Amino acid sequence: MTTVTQPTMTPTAHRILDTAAGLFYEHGLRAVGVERIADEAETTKKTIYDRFGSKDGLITAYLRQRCDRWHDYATAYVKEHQPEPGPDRVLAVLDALDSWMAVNSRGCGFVNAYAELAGTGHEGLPIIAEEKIWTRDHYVALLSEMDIPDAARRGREVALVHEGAIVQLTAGAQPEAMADARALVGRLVADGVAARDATAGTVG
Amino acid sequence: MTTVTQPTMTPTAHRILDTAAGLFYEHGLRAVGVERIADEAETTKKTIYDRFGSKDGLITAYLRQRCDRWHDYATAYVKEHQPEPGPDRVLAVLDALDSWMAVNSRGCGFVNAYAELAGTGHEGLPIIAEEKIWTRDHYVALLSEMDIPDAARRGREVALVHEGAIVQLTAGAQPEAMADARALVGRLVADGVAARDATAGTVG
DNA sequence: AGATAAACATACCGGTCGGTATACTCGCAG
DNA sequence: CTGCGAGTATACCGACCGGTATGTTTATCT
Repeated sequence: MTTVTQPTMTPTAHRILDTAAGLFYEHGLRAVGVERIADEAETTKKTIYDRFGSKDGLITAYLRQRCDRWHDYATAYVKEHQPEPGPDRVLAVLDALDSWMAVNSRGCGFVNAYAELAGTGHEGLPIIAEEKIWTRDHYVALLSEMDIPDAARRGREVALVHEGAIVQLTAGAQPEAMADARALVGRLVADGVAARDATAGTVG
Repeated sequence: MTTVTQPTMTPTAHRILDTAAGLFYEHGLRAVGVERIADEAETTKKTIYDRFGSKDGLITAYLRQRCDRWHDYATAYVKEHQPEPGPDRVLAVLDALDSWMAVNSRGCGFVNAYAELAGTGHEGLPIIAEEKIWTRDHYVALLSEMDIPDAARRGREVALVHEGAIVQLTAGAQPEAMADARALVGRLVADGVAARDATAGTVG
């Protein structure tokens, strides 16, 4: 289930990555030096460069790990809280996001990383896009399994609301953003269900 | 109309701020040093520190300027393209955003700045929130002037889509995000109009 | 003419950056 | 017992960081 970031991750490498992940997310990529990571991970710069090659390599590993973590978290949350297809399953993703944000109060780590990496040819940039695409396609899949018409478009619309909620919740300092998003997505899904049933009625 | 950033902005100070604004937006806050700003603005570090006090002061001035710029741009765009209240006036804000993004391809400068400033007690943080609140309230105002019920909630929902579109367009590498957002907002406004007319019919 | 502010030029400060080099210890598998 | 991978410790590199100091030139306004 959990994707392994490196074929061989030594215990210290794990500790380094976890420490770096926390610091990168909390303070930003450029704000955190390699020496600080070494100190807080209780290791040395030498070991970091032996394991990850460069600071950019460590940043890439951080993004990879965070990407996998969010996918695993969202998938597990939906499976646990809404095992069956239906409108509530879509909303469960927003609930997963809500509880995720409670522990990740600095917003979307990928958007934040994009702010510092865009324009450079950094290896981590495709991972950022990958995460956005995964979340979008996840919504599309949850709508498709309900046989809702135009699931692709509707899924993209839900993803827009999803991303907007994170921005408004953090940079926008708007605590009700999550509730607004949930209400709006609830209506969007209901519209999709209505469209499906209307079509079924026409056909049958 | 245009808010002056400083009571007295010397010509060189203007040049410094414009140069810094371009560099900060394009490469990030920490990625750009004061010396580079001085070089590209064809001035000296001394003059920068004389005019802005510190790099943080310059960053704050940048955010203030960008905030005012976006407000002026959006307001002027709506006034020019949709002088009268109505559904198209709300969509005109998204059109303004669309043309704004064509020249600002690195996403929302405030979200990007938030990525680097959050957690610090930086003076610029309130300006970031201010911009998000302004855009949200702008939508609320455009809906209110149409006498649409629940304009506050609907305006917040439109703002969610607005912010989501920027993220999907840039970090998400999804070119159709703007069109999706426009279509969705068009339906949200239409729903509002329908709710207004339904209520009017009930009352009248 | 004198005063003032703005900008220029340059050198310097302590500190940190990413990254490298050298040399050592430890545990384990052949 | 030997070789090796992993990790430690520390010193070092050049480059750059934000910020300061000193002094000069230029233009404007009384």
